[in-house]
Amino acid sequence: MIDPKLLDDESLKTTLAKRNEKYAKMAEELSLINNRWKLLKAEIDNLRHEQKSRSTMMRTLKGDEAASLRDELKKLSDTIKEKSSLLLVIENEKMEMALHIPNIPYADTPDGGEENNREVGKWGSIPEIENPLPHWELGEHLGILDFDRASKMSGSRFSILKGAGAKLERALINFMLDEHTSSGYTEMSPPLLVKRDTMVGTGQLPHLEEDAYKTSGDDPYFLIPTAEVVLVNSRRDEILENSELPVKYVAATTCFRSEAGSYGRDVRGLIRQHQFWKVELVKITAPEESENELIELKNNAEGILKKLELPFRTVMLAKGDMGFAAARTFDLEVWLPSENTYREISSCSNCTDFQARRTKIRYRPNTGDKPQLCHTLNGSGIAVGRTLLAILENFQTPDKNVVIPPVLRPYLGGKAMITPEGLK
RNA sequence: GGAGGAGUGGCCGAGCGGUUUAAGGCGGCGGUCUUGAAAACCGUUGAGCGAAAGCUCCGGGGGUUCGAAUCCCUCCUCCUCCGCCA
Repeated sequence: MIDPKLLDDESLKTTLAKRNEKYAKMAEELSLINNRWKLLKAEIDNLRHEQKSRSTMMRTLKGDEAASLRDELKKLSDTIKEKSSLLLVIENEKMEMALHIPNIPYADTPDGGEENNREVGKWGSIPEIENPLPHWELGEHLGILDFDRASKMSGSRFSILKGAGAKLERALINFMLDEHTSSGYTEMSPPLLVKRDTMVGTGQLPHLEEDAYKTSGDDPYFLIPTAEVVLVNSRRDEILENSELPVKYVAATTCFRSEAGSYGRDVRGLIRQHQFWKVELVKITAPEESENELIELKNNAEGILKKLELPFRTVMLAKGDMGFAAARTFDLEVWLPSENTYREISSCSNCTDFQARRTKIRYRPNTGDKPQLCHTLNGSGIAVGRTLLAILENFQTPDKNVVIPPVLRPYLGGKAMITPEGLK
């Protein structure tokens, strides 16, 4: 949620328009609604004041006097009720509008859409592989990936990892968690099913309703699309001690996404699944620290790719390509030989106070100070399924085996190679 | 799934229709005393909206009433017992 106090700021509207024209209009409307709300609120406050001060007199009055005052106060009370219900309508309208406006991007993020994303870093050398196999062919050849049997049970966009494939996934999760906990992140194992307000808190709802899975019934559970949802919301409605900042969490969880609107895209292989493992990093920081913390978080994510010896590049997203809650985002894109291009494997964002305002996560800069909103950051550290497929493709050998990156070998009983016969 | 009990400020806890403008304690902060500290004593001590006056907030929502922390309905959360269960 954006700061309602900034609603009349022209530069805010200009920046929002760079995401999409419609958001500037929404901000304009919200500002009008907000002013209507303030006026009515003040009016009701005054009426209530009158009601309070006069109703204390009721205690001492008797007989006719009491009866006539009661009649008067009854009218006052009815007026207040009437106006309050109108205020409630406006308030809901205001909330509904506010929840649909995205965060304000930092001014130094590139203008435009995806095509204007700015490359800010590049690492590793692209492997020279003759006729690289796509990971699904390689995986099926090695007997570690099975899409057919998965779709028999669950339909498209599901997979079974088998034997060395399943072990490799587990090794990756453990490796990433070990790396991040040694960088000072606290490991968490959170719920994967959450209530609606939790999804609203981090900004997945209401605008991405159709991409979320939920259980049936009047009070459904939502399946988390990312651990960011739970890691951030876990501190909802809290006032943190300054000494506790920055809060740094890491969790490996399954993530669930319906991928509505991406029909026909990445239908083959592990790239876009309805269910996937992701190691997620979340930070809660003081406002003035968030930009530096974002760089560090991005470096933590990059560290995983470097240790795994996977070539990648880093891009700063343009305003039109950023997620709803983000004010700045770095995407890490790993090299995929079969596609001869870089593909997203991590997205690291500074959400500034956008999620903190929705979730009321605050801190006290010094003892006695007023609480202030924190900044929240999140980033994949990193997507496990995509890492697995990147390893298969980048480390494939001419005889269709896969070399295991050295850093993972301790997690795989010291084995160095995946072959059709298993780990060797 | 069945039967009970409970949710009040940072924490504990009183209040059960109108001096609650939420007692009291603990903790925190400031002070007196002290070489310093402890103890003792005194003072102070939440959040949101608003330019201010003021208004709102006793788990959430709704209702009764001139007036609700207090009465009623409903939902949520936690606890205890029984049943079932990885």
